[in-house]
Amino acid sequence: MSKNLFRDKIYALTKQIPLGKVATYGQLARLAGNPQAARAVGMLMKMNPDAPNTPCHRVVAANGGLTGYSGGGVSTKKEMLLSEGVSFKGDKVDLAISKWNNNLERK
DNA sequence: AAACTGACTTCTC
DNA sequence: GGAGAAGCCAGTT
Repeated sequence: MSKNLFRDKIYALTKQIPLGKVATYGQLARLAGNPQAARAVGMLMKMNPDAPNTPCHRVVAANGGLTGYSGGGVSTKKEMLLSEGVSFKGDKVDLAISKWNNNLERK
């Protein structure tokens, strides 16, 4: 049911994130149609109604830094990403390698 | 219905 | 390069 545009779109995109890669809130917001809705994206991740279906842990900040995580904390999130094969740059994700659609988006 | 909050982004100093 | 401030969106209460 497409009653909630952004919500549905954001969740759909989040589910489409390939394993081993991560997307930024701004990127999902942009794909959803609102590049300024990055905040809303994060909020939806926090809600995460489709928890097992919505890999919110694959969503990171624009600078690659991990942010809160409703599943235990950024620590858990980092471990999960590392477990998925995401490249980390210290305490941040190496967007240069593990960012989703890093070669196409950002026109 | 209105107001506040929030897992963001981007600019400027 | 690091720190601070402003702006925008959607959802929740």
